[in-house]
Amino acid sequence: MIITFSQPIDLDSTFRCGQAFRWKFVDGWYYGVLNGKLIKLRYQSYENGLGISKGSRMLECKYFGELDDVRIRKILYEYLRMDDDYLKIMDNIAVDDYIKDAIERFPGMRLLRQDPWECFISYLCSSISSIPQISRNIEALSKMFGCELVLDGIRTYSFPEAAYLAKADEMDIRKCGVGFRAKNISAAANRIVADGIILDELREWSYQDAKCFLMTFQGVGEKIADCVLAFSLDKLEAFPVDRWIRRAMLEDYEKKMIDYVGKKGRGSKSSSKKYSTRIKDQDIRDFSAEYFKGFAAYAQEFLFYHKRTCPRPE
DNA sequence: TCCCAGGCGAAAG
DNA sequence: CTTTCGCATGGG
Repeated sequence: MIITFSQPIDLDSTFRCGQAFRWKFVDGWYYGVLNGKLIKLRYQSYENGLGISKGSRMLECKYFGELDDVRIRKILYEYLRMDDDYLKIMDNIAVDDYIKDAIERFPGMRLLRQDPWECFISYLCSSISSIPQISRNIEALSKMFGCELVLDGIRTYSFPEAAYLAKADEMDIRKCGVGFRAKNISAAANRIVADGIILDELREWSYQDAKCFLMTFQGVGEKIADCVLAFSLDKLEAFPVDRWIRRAMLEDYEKKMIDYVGKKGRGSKSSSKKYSTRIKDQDIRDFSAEYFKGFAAYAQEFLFYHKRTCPRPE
């Protein structure tokens, strides 16, 4: 089926920028799992077979199961955040040449509205790991504890519900290559089940309340909480600060951040010493939420992928 | 063999 | 309050 959206969508950057870990590119199609079903996507190809129109707003898609076109479109619409006014958000965050470069490099890159539970576990696996390793971890957990899914000869597995991970042996979770993070995964699954926690309900909470709640889980600090909030819980003011983003912000925004911190008057208590120009992660988060006008999550995605794929230091 | 990777939390200064 | 260190695993 063909689905047409009224807003820009670039599949390559959206699926490869590092926010989601399970999209696989095979023979011109992106395969992924949405709502527990396997789906494949590509740009609408022309009848003459002369190729695929990258940047098109028309997607060709095939979904496993008997859902009608309207329902499938709704699933994609929500996942791709087509309810956001993309161009308005780009206007709001394109406030200087650095981020303008990033935006112009990846036109149509969307923030995704992922499943909070899978997103939560994915980023629980992220601490001092690597993106390929996180992908392998999530794939292994799905293969061991999820359900088999097949579409047009491609086989994968759904991400296991909390109940399945809760009753799993921690040693089996460890066999998925997650290392010391296994006990955090197991503890999170058990608590989610025991307390009947529905992570989707955090969408109705304030950013700060939801963040504090997420950080009560073992292994979840500021950064991982912000990732879950930005990539699955609609908190666009979240600005996950990892080592890449910290480096990027210090390289490109140091002066503005120092001005911001100074104006906020944080460095002036017991200030007999000369002003410490040490920028803290919290300063980066606060600055970005304000500077990018509440759309820091989008800005983070562009700056992160831009920095990761453009190692040229000036 | 050594170093690093989307951090976190406990311990020490 | 800030800095330091261990943590499992796998790839380069």
